[in-house]
Amino acid sequence: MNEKIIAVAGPTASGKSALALALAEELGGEIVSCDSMQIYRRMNIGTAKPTADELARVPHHLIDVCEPDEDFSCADYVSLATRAIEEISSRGKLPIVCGGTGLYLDALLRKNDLAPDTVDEDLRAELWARYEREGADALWRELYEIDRESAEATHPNNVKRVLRAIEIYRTAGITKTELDRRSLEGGMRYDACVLYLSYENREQLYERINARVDIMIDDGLVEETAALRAEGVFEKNRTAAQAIGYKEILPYLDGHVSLAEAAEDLKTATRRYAKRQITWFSAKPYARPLTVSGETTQKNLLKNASELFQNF
RNA sequence: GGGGGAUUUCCCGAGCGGCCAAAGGGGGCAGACUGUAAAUCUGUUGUCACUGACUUCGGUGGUCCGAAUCCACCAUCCCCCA
Repeated sequence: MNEKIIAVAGPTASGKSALALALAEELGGEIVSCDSMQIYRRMNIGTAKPTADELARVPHHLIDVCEPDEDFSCADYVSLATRAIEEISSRGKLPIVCGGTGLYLDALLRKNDLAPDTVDEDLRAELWARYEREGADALWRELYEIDRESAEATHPNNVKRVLRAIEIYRTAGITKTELDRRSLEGGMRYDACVLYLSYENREQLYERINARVDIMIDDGLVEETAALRAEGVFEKNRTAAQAIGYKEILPYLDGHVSLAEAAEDLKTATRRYAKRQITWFSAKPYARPLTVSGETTQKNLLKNASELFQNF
C-alpha cells in the first residue's frame, strides 16, 4: 500500500495554509509546501510565506530551500518533496502537502520515476532562437511532423509548450504523447486525500485577495522588493523573477506608477492567477472540493476536512 | 470675453460618409496545461427569438439614399489669447 498523505490545494489566498496548519496540529502532521515561489529564501511577504510563528508551530518542509537566483524545476520539487514525505512518514507523522502550484502537485502525486531526464537548456535556446527567426508556426509544424497528437492539442502560439514537446522528443527519443501515456500507466505515487478549497462565491475569494495585498504592502512588500532588486533577482529572468507581487511593485519603485496603482495591478494579477488555479484544480479528478461559503468558519472547515480525510 | 481642441462600447484608445456593433490593448468571463507553471497559451465580451433583427459612439435637431464620421445649437473638459 502506498503511503497515506493529505494534500490541501486551492487558489491563492483561499486559506490553505491556515487549514493545513490546523490539520497538522489535529492529526499530528508536518507540512510539505507545494509552492513554486515559497521555496525561495528572502521572498517572504510577496509569496505570503508562513510567518516565523507558524513555522514554529508545525514543522514545514520545502520552504526556503534555494536562492532566488537559482534555477528550481518541477523535477527538483518532486525529488525533494518525495524525500521529505518519506522521512515524515518514517517518523510516524502525517505528511500534509499544502500549496497552490498545480503542476508541482500533479507531478508529485503521479508516479513516473521512470521518466527520463528531458531537460536540455541548450536545445531550448536553440529552438527559441528558431522561433524568433522563423515564427511560431514553423516550430509547430516541426512538432506536427514528430508528434501529431500533441501538436493538435497545443496551440501554435503557445511556443513554450510546443518547444517543450519537441524537446522531449529530441532528448528522450519518444514523443510527448508517448511519454504522457506511460506516466499515466504509472498510477499514483501516494494514497493521497487531495482537498481543494472551493469558494461558493468568487467575490468572497477576491475580497480576501484584495485585503491580503493591502496587508502585504503594510508589512513592507515595497522594501522587500527593493532589497531583492538590489540583489539582482529580477534581472536574471529566472523563476523567482516571475513571482506575482514583485513585478507589480517594480514600476512603482521606478516612479512609473503610484503605490495605489501598483497595489491595484497586484490585486488584479493575483485575482487572475487565482482564476487559473481554480480552473486547474476543478479539472483534476483526484481533487475533491472542500466548499467554503460565507458562513464557513475556520472551525467547521477543519471539521469538514478531517472528516473527509477520516472517511477517505 | 475671444480663438482652438476634445467627448467612442466596462476602461484606455483607433475610426473621420457606406465594407462599423465599431481596430488594438486592458479588464471581465470561460477554458487548456504532465519536469520553465505566481509561467505560457486559447476562446469570448451591446441586446435578442442570434447565418438575421434591434439599440449604441456626450445631448438635441438637421443635411444625405445612407452619419460615430458633415452642419447647427446645448452640455462638460482641456489649451491659447484677454
